[in-house]
Amino acid sequence: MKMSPDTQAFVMHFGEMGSRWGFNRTVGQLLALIVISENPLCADELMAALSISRGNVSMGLKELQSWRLIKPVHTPGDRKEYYAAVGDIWTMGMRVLEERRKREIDPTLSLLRDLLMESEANEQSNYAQGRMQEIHDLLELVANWSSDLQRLNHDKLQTLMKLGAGVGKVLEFKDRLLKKGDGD
Amino acid sequence: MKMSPDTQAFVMHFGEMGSRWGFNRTVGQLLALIVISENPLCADELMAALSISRGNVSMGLKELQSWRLIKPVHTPGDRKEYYAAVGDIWTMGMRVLEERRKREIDPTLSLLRDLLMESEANEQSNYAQGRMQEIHDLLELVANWSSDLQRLNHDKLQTLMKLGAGVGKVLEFKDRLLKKGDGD
DNA sequence: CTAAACTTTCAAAAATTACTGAAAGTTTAG
DNA sequence: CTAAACTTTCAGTAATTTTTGAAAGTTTAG
Repeated sequence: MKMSPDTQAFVMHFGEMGSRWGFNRTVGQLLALIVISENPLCADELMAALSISRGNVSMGLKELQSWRLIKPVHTPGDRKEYYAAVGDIWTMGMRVLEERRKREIDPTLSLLRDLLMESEANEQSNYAQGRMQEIHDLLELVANWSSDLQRLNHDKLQTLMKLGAGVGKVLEFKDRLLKKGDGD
Repeated sequence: MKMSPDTQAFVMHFGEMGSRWGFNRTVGQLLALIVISENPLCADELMAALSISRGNVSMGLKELQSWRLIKPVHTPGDRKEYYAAVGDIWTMGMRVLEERRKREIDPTLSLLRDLLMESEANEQSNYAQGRMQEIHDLLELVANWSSDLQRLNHDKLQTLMKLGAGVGKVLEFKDRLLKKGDGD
């Protein structure tokens, strides 16, 4: 499989960015190549295109499946497994958001909950405690908010995002109406 | 400086999470310790508390300053530099969001813009191009949205986040009113 | 200015993470 | 069932990242 210069640039860039996005170079390249390809790709093709070993392809594909970004596609009459992106770009973005929440926020939230729980029993209140509480509350807010957004349908979320800071206006609106006692 | 068991646990956890958050173990630990401390800390104290070398402290502090998460605090009559968190937790969260956007989204956005620009000239339109365009559009939307949110004041943003999926309702509201020709 | 007190730099070493490739495992056609 | 076709695992090796510590640099008190 020959990559066009643009595809090549795209794949290499994803490799370089990989580590910033929470995976390694190979995983980034695999993802780029699978996302950009119209047809599902098998291990042999990925191996050749990226000049990496069979084992590395296997591990990378496993990792991408754990992120729920690719899926195996079985073609009858062919023993090979082929892999394709799990859906459109929007869906993949949502999956990345969700997985990163699980990996980057949830563990810390869990630790802070534990630390704050036991210290509450101890009745000792100091500066550090207060800070931990603040961090806990912010992370909880962010985690819940991102779950909430994930439940919103694509169109609505897109509208919301396009609205940008304009959402401030809409909120004032809501407040004004609520004050008039018109809660819904 | 002796750390309480809770502080110890907190600092160690930030060390472990560090790499998932875009920096390394030492930087995570330094951040945790500085954030949790009521008073600014100097290199000697950090060195002793974390059992790391002077050079490592220096590099870690530089990194945290590049993230705009800590600031040097100069005490008259003392040659040492002391370091403190740059503000409250909310402010720090915003800074992390902003820096991560710069490091994780902007470079890809820039590459995609270039690739799409030149390919537009070439007039060749294929599947890969379309995908790149989709990724570009999503990243642009996210980048602009996060800039927008950053400009919102704390209270408003907090209200918005607490509203969570309920924001959907508010949007419908807006739509209904706009349809009636009541644009503001 | 000088020298003490402190910080930064950076080459070398240590630690960690990623990759290879051969062996083991799995699946399916016949 | 057997064997071919394919995938996964994992111990060893390679590559990368992090850390150290000594030398160079900077700042300020006197």
